[in-house]
Amino acid sequence: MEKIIFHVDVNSAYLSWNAVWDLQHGKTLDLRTVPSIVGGDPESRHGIVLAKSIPSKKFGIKTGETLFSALMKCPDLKIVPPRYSMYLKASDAMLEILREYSPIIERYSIDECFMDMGQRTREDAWETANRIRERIRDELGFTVNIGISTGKLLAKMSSDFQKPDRVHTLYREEIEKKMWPLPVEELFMVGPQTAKKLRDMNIRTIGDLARSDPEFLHQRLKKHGYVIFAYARGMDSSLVRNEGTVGMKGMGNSTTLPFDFTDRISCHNVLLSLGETLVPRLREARKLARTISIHIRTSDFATTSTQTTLSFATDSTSVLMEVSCQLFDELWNGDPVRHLGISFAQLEEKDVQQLSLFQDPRLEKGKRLDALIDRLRTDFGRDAVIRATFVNSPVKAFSGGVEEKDYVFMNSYL
DNA sequence: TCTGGGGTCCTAGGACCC
DNA sequence: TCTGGGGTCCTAGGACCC
Repeated sequence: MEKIIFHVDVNSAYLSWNAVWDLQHGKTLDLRTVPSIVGGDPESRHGIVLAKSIPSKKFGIKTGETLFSALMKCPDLKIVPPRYSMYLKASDAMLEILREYSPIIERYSIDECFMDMGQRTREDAWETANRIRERIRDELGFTVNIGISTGKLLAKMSSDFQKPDRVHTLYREEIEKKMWPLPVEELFMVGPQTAKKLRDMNIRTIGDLARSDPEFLHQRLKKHGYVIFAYARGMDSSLVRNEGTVGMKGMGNSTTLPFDFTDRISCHNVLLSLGETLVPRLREARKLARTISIHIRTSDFATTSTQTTLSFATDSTSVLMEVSCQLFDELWNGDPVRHLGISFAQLEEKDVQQLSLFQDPRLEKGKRLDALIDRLRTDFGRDAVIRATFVNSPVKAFSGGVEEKDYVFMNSYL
């Protein structure tokens, strides 16, 4: 018996969920069986590949590339738009099944979970993983890969082996045979930049990395060098963090504009519309923000940011938006703006708010207004109250975040 | 190659304190 | 006023993850 960890990974998550939803709603084509992708809207410059089917992989289509480029590789490519709120339902349904097998589950992302399966035999782990895999496939209609090991890193690495609808193991003694031959960029935490630096050091496989000198890596890559060296040797002692134990450190909202904006007021309006999505999220999480930062990407794709830390933490829309617009004015040099973002950090719990000598007196009044608007929007829909500035404006009143408008309630089996 | 959006953590330099 | 070291906080940018 030993400690067993599972990593559950939905195969081509967004694409599979779109496919299942379509099948359950009368369509006959299964997107998973043809070259297809989930992609953004090129008209509004959100046109990249978010997820791809396995058949589309044969055309060399990659996540993150432009729809234009994907269509060049495969003119018959079927493109469907994302449905974020439906994905959340599908993810919740999967979690409900997983909870029957372990009380300690870490939701790593919308389509990945770690499960602490406690002490058990390898035979039991194998059978349990296969049972979970089959249940998800049969009850929910989509497939998962499950990776089994004694720690999170190895479990995650093994769920990435052959897909779809598979269970793999990666125990310590299997590392050399199953993981070391892989190209180094397949290791968790080795992205394109690090892979390039490693290649320059003649490190091409995970095995090369595992056999290299950690002090040399540290010299070139700082702390990151030690981290990936340890990962290459399968060393990782992180625990499965149960839900609710992970505090949110920051939250943000950003959007690419449909065309480059060149005037200050339109940019302010975009910031306000981002805030109309972001600040209610902050309040819903019962958090207050102390640090506010704004990000500008210009038409030459250069990104700059600036931030400020207030002497008090707040969830007031008017305070946060006023500061955001001020920061924009300080940062913007007049270049055409392609993308705008706001984010909040240094979040504090609302319930333990400390009174500050420097608290803004406008706060009290604004608080009641914010609460009222939140309630109107809950009761009568998001568009019940919008800022006057957005009436007859080309800028949307809300931007970023989860798109709710085309959500259709899903039936109980997904 | 005409490149989304939401997060986390690390680094490096500077301010400021003792 | 200069020298020095350690600690903490803040800011801007960059790497990674999904």
